[in-house]
Amino acid sequence: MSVPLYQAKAELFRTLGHPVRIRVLELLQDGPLPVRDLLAAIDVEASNLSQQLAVLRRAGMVTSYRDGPLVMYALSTPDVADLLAAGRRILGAVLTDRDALLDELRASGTDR
Amino acid sequence: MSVPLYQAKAELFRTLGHPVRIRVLELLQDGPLPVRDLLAAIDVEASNLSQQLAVLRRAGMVTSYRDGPLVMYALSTPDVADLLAAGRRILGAVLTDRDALLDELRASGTDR
DNA sequence: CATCGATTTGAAGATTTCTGCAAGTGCTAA
DNA sequence: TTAGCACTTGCAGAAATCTTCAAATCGATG
Repeated sequence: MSVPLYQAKAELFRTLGHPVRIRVLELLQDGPLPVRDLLAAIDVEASNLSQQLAVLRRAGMVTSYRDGPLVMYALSTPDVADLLAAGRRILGAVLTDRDALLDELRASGTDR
Repeated sequence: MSVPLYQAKAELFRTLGHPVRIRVLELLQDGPLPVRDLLAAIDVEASNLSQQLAVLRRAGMVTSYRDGPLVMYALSTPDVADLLAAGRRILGAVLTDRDALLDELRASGTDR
């Protein structure tokens, strides 16, 4: 199987591996937003947000265009929203498993 | 909204952001496998594979158990397979968009 | 008990990613 | 054309991640 394929998949996921980038994508699920609004919602420095937007742009997950004085961002494909949804599901599954394990550990005595 | 939630989501995706880890998860989709087999399939050093398996374990995406002389690994939840599938879909969407863009660029003349 | 195959752990150096600051570009309005 | 938002870019230092080597563990076997 093609090695670069795994590389591409890994890069895709790595692109999502940052809290600010995740937030941006979630905010864009409901439609395009100007940087100004993202900035107001996320609590990060403007230059930092811009860097993260550049990462998302390079990965092809968002597109941007200028609207008068504002720069607007939008998801490049609605599939991105699906991926986020899948992520939420897994997170739920993994966290419950983990909690279940924790409970089990607690129940089996304090030591060993 | 809770800040740690975005953190958790980002960590989940970051866990997938490595070619070896992606391959491991894909190989485990069809059922548990011993490290020995993963090693034969992936072409990476044993200690490196072990490090990556540890990352997946800490993230709660796989579980392991010993079977005689071998250590077996398995997906901790089938939801993981869904996430990989979603990733494949997006990758397809993003790459076609990108190719379409490339084609467009090519069609519009060799220079700018 | 000494060893061997299978796997994990620890640690260090190399590489990548993150963050914030200073400076720069693009538009709009006075 | 000067001024002022709205963003982006270039960087440098800090922090996190990767990769590999050497050493340690765990079972099974001679």
